[in-house]
Amino acid sequence: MATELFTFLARYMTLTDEEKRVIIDLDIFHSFKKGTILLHEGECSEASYFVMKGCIRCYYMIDGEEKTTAFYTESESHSPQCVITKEPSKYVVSCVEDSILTVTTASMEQESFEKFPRFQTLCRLLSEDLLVKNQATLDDFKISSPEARYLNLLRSRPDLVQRVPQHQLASYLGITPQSLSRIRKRIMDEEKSAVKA
Amino acid sequence: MATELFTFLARYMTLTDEEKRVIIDLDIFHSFKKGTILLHEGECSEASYFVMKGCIRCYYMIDGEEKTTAFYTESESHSPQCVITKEPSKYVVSCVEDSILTVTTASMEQESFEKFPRFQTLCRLLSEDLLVKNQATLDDFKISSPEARYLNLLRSRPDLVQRVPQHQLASYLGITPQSLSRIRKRIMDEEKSAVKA
DNA sequence: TGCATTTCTTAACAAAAGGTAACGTTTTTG
DNA sequence: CAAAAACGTTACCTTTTGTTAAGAAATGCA
Repeated sequence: MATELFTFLARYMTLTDEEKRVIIDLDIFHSFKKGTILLHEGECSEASYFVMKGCIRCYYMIDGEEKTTAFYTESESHSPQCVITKEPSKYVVSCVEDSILTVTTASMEQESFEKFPRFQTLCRLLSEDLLVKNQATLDDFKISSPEARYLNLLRSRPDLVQRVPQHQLASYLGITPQSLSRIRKRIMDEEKSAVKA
Repeated sequence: MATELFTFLARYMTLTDEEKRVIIDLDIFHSFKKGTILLHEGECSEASYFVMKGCIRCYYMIDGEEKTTAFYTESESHSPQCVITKEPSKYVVSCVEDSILTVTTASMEQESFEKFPRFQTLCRLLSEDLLVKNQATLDDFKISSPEARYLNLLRSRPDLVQRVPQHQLASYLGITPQSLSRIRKRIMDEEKSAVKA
């Protein structure tokens, strides 16, 4: 069951069987139905998530509209802002699909650091990696047009374009659903002309 | 001399005099002239930076144009992508002003972790914090218009708008210098009307 | 100081994105 | 199963941004 998690962690360090056992014994694997809200706006939860299977989404409610800013799918993890800052969450986290997630808290982390100091190294490496990825995404956002960002997403996360509603993808790309629809049409038309020529 | 650094680190943990001494003995404080390039495109440096005084900038060279994506000023730090990924850097890091920086390498970090395990906790906390800040910046980018982003920057980093060339600020905001110029004019005009009314 | 470069602004036009609304389709759900 | 809600696309018009170009202002350097 925990294969996805241990394969992921192996990117950073090889865990002993004992260490794996400690993780499994934490009883952190949980199933959630599509639409389940994991974190409400204003809530100050302690839970962080790792996606074993499924997809979770972060969105802000702005003037009654959902503004989606992040998706996490298989082998991706997310520590909500409020877990780090201890302030009420500005955004909502919900399940886009039926999902199996690991749910961990800061205190569980702390305990595991004391039992196995290497876990802290693991967390540091993971955190540094996520920061670099996030920075690269932000950079890309600044230097690319909406169309370029969509094309880039098609290359880098083709599954996402399939499994997620278009209007959620749109705000994830920083545009309106109508704009995304136009961009898709534009690309299709250009492909058609390209094939002809 | 190291006051700025220790004030910053105190946000995360109180260091003992001995620990501070270890840091000072690393001899990590260096001065750089305005325009100095700290990291070239394609280079695979090991150095991370903390700004004691001055300002450094990250930019990509795209079609012969500089696309600025980040500024770091007093008490901000930056680990270039290449330090984490060990791959050639896709961007340049240079000094916008004469600057005093701390320059540290992964191996220096490693050594300090061994002498003082608490340093690793410090780095983990710092990294988690940076990730949350970066995520918030990215979210804000997705849900805000260029004008809203500029107004937001005026509030959150008013110094930056003063000390940095407009055309560098523009790409930092994800727009062209001409667009930024128009936005500034628009805001000025609106302020004038507001005062009249 | 004076010349060259860089920087900032403005203008005019083209391209793209936002807002509003309508319409057909799909998905939920009672 | 049928009504309701949600979703994706298209159209029209407005607003904003990109592009190209030019000129004024500031800056750097010899």
